[in-house]
Amino acid sequence: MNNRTQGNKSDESYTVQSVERALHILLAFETDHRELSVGQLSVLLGLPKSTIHRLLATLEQNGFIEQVETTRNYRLGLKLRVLGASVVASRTLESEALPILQMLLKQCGETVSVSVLDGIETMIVEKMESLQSMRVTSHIGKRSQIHCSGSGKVLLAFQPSIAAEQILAKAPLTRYTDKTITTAQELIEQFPETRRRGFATDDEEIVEGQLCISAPVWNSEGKAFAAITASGPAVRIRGKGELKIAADVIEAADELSRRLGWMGDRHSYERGNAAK
Amino acid sequence: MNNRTQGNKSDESYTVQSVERALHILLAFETDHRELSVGQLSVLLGLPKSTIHRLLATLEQNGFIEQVETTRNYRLGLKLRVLGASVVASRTLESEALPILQMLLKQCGETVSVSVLDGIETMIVEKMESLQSMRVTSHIGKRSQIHCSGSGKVLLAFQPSIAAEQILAKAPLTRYTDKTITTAQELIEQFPETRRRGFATDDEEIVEGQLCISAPVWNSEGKAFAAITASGPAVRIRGKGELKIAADVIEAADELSRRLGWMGDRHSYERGNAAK
DNA sequence: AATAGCATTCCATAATACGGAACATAAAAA
DNA sequence: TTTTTATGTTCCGTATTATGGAATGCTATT
Repeated sequence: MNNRTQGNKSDESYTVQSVERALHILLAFETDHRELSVGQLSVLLGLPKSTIHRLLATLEQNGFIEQVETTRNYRLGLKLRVLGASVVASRTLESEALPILQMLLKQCGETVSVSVLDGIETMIVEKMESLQSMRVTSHIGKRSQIHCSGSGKVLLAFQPSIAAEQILAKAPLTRYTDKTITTAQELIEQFPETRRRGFATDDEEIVEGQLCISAPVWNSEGKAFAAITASGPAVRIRGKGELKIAADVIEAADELSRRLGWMGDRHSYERGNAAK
Repeated sequence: MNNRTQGNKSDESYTVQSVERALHILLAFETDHRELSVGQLSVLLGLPKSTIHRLLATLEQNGFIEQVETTRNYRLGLKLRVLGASVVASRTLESEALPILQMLLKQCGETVSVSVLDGIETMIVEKMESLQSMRVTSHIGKRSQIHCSGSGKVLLAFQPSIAAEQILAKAPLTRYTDKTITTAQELIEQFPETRRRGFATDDEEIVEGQLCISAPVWNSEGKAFAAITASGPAVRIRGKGELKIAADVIEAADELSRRLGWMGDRHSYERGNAAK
């Protein structure tokens, strides 16, 4: 009945039945997070009530489940809240960034990096370089100005507008190319569009012929606190399709965010601000 | 070996061994939340490596644990983050308040209630009345002014100071007794002391001879969004010891907060503000 | 008082989890 | 490089342990 498919890496047979069942009980509360009775769980998992009850007792003794006095139903226990917080505490941008950059580099073939906002500049905290001979090079610790880099523009666009304006007021809006945007007004005008698209570009605004695409990374509280950027020769990126690469960068940023404990979706920023 | 003590209500023998072990693995990450190896877990739980490994595989397949590629160690998985959020989502002030009030009433013997801030007033959302003939009566939906009620004063003291001042500016500081505080200045001066003690009182400020003691209830994000109050005749409360009852009220408020997903401690408010 | 719908407990059975030992793999030492 | 060591992973025969049907208790409803 339970024959294993050999050579299969994700071996689905190497599990402990009772533990598997106990975990499925917990997961039953995930979708539909209200109280559930022994009987409901019994139907849901297709197991006899006695089995469900025994597993619930074990989960309850360890704080993973608790019984509601009044209804005699069960619900998720506080231990899960604590462990959920531990998940967030144990993950940092540094610990999660590299595998994501690896994936993104494989997808887009350009130099990719993760930066954070630091004062009135952004700073690269992790990077992986393109393998192509013509490429953008970079290094950890490299700083970029906020008005002309993809990372700076996307991070500003997703800050509370007061904070963004305060930062912009202090930043010297140096001109590097004829495409550099040098007025706060014009930068601010682009924010809504950046938020709508979910990414910002540095379209030859620092170096002629160099195009960068940046998307925000969210922490567990929903704040945009970092950015992922793909940087390359403008001609090559336009050849592959700017929007295609932007989609890849956004996907990587979202995945990194999720691994850091973010539980929103791409539109939660605007909803969060509309709610307040 | 595993003989059950009969008639024992918290029956420690009615559990599933393998599930118990799997949960202990998860709990091992709680205290010491870093990565752990199979070997470390084996020592920690006193179980053979093969057993640990089998349980880890089961936990991993369900997203409760994940293996870190680079180190081959294990750490808590993202499913726990999701379930932790479900815990918070499934609990409301209304669902948790009553059992806490029951406990508190039993301890202090006075009328107890839970209120929330609503505009420039507080409103009772749940209550239990003292069983004594001389008692304070109350009802769900009852509103109190913010400058003279324990709930109002404690909630203001634990709001961000800008918000507190804005509310106070709108509130009419009506005089009810000669003890009523009728200037914003004087109220604001008491805030630091209220925060230090962790409770506020209405010491005959609305009705002569009536004393109320209120402590803040924290939500999962650490915001004081509700208050628990014990109200009774001033003479009786002073007889029992105002500080003793205050300690009971604070304990009840903290327990309610924890059941709503709060993970701070009594001093986290001040630290949180100092940090920013 | 009777009934229905639950959660809870019991217990004989064999299915399932167990753990020692072998194996694989990767890192450290010679 | 080769050897050693440490650690993660898999195997497999055994009997411990989980299983689920049936019996029991408990509440709430009729």
